[in-house]
Amino acid sequence: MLTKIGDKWTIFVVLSLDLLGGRARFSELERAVPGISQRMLSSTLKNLERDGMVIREVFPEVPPRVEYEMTELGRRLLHPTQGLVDWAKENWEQVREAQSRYDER
Amino acid sequence: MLTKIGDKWTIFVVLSLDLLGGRARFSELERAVPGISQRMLSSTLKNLERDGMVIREVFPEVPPRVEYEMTELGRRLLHPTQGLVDWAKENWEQVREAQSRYDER
DNA sequence: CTGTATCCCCGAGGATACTG
DNA sequence: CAGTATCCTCGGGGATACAG
Repeated sequence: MLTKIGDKWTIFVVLSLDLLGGRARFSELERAVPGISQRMLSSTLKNLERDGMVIREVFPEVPPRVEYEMTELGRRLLHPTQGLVDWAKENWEQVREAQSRYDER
Repeated sequence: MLTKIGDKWTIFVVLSLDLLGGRARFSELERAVPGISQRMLSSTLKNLERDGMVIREVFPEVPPRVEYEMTELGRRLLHPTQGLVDWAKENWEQVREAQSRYDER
């Protein structure tokens, strides 16, 4: 469970989707999450959809358009996730210093 | 950074160490974290020590005794981590249901 | 545009045995 | 007791090409 959140991209996708207003199409997310591949974005979204965190909506147009929208359940994940991000921001520097000290020995 | 927390064991070790009063020896942690191997406990603790989250203290006795103590920095990680655990507890059921619905199609 | 299919590599991590 | 050393497997995930 926590392992799912801990995979490489889920947190970034969730946060990006939120930043984009809770709703975005595939290509927007692709641009919003630097470094993610189509393969991993697709896979991550599929998992989020399966877990009920995101709803996938297909518009039968040409060219195709697909939008992803966060559900209430997904939005609830935002707070603990943001807590983690904040923690990282606030303590990153101290961690780096600890690592430097450790590595010098 | 978040990737480190996201690895398989860090969260469990941190939470267990807290449950054990913020200080415990290797074998206590081994028992407190079901399923972890010596190899992974050792490696996880080494990373936590390097990051300044934990202090390793060796007692020159026979048989050897080593104790690990959470630092203030480590303790600060507890809150966001606990937030994640709480989230999981509260929403686990809904996620399972969403998965069932998804898998039926 | 929104994916899927393939191929491939690397490292996380399990099992087991050994050591100071 | 508290690890380290070795071996080995498995799957996450990158790169690239292709498809509807």
